[in-house]
Amino acid sequence: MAESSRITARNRVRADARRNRERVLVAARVVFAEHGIDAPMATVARRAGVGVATLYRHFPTRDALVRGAFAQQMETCARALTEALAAPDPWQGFQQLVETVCALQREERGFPAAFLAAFPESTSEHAQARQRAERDFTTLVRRAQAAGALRADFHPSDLAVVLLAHCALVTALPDDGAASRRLVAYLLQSFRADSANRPLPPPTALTLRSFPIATDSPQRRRSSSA
Amino acid sequence: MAESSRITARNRVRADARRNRERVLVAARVVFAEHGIDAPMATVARRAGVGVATLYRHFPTRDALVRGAFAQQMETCARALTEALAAPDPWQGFQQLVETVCALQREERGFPAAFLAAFPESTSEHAQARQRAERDFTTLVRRAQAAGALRADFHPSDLAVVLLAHCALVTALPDDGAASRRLVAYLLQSFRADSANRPLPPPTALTLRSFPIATDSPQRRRSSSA
DNA sequence: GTCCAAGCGGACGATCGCGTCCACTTAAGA
DNA sequence: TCTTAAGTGGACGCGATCGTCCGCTTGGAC
Repeated sequence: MAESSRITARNRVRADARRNRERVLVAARVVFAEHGIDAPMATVARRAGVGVATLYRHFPTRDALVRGAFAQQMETCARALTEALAAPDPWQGFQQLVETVCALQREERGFPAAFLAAFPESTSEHAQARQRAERDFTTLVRRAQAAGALRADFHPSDLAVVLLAHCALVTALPDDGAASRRLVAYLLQSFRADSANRPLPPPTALTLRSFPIATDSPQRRRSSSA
Repeated sequence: MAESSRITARNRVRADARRNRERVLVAARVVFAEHGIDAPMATVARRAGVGVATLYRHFPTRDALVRGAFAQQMETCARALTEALAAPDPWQGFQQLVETVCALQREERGFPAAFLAAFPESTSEHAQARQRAERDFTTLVRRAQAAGALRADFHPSDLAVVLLAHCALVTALPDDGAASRRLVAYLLQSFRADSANRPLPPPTALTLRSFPIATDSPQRRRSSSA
């Protein structure tokens, strides 16, 4: 208590510094959404209305910036997992989890790449969080399988497959999310033990031609060349 | 006849030029496989043992190089579609087609991105080929649905969804293809009208952590930083 | 109001990829 | 063998991005 309210020598952070840090985070989300996480650092700085040095002081590496920008989304993912575990019906929990994470990837452009980028990190703190997430998800899977709702041969690693594939889809397409919803629905259906035919969301208007990809790799926005 | 065997003024192509062109194509496939299609042109040139100028003369743009390097694979795709149409069982044809294209994407690293990159192109020649491919695939889908094997709500555009998602998967993972096979199997299963539970290929050993992705976008190889 | 260190911004040198230009080499017809 | 134009290679200029350095500004304690 005293610790958090007292202004100590260590605790002094100038108001403008804190404000700038926040501005940078907001700008980063916007810029990453528009140009992908490879966008020049200078662009983020300009957008935030600060100098490059300021940006680099707060976030020494691009990685730190990405992590900072999407910390909130990562938090949401973690919460979704907790809620899924707490759900009375494990299949409901499972389905909800996949859909929540995918929806997040879909809505916050730039997040998908960041989401994936966050995982190889081996900070002891992060490693711990990741291990816990993996353990929890495995528990969820086992429960859903025990309930006879999730197919027995589903493997926890399949989540990685799904998320990676889905990530690419939403990053590559400046879409309303139709493709994403379509893919998720297909996959969730084949994950069900009974694999009943449930209605799918409407098909996308996509043609192969409609990909906004030229020479660039699919992960890149091409807003600059448009 | 005479036209093809006769050496005309227009036809003269020096032997070394032809040889270099071929070397460049081979080098391009190797380099693109290793570093992605964003790899520096100079790297391709060095690998081919030719100068940059030579490379640029044969392929004025990166796009032309990519197209040239993977022309054979595109050809294979086209043939697969033709064969699928000719198959007695339309579902067999459909399945075969998806698996062939995905296998191709899986085996020839760098091809997936190239494959997608090839489509937005609007050369009249290419546009025609593409239109035909779309028409043929739609026919195949209708037949498979009429046979009661493919679910009625499958839409031809779903192919684009599948290929894009799959493309990202194989590009991002320096994998033995387990993830790719897994995804394809899941999807094909949910494409079946009956959605019977058939055995899946074995699960991958993947963890979220195992993605070879740092700050880079998932499409990038990171061999340089390894 | 005064002071000073935390904070700031932008200039700068370094690095990298691109695509062109030009002087040299060589295949191949006569 | 001679000729010549197609073919070649690498140096070069350009532009983008990176990350640092340094002199100026300003919050906030006293």
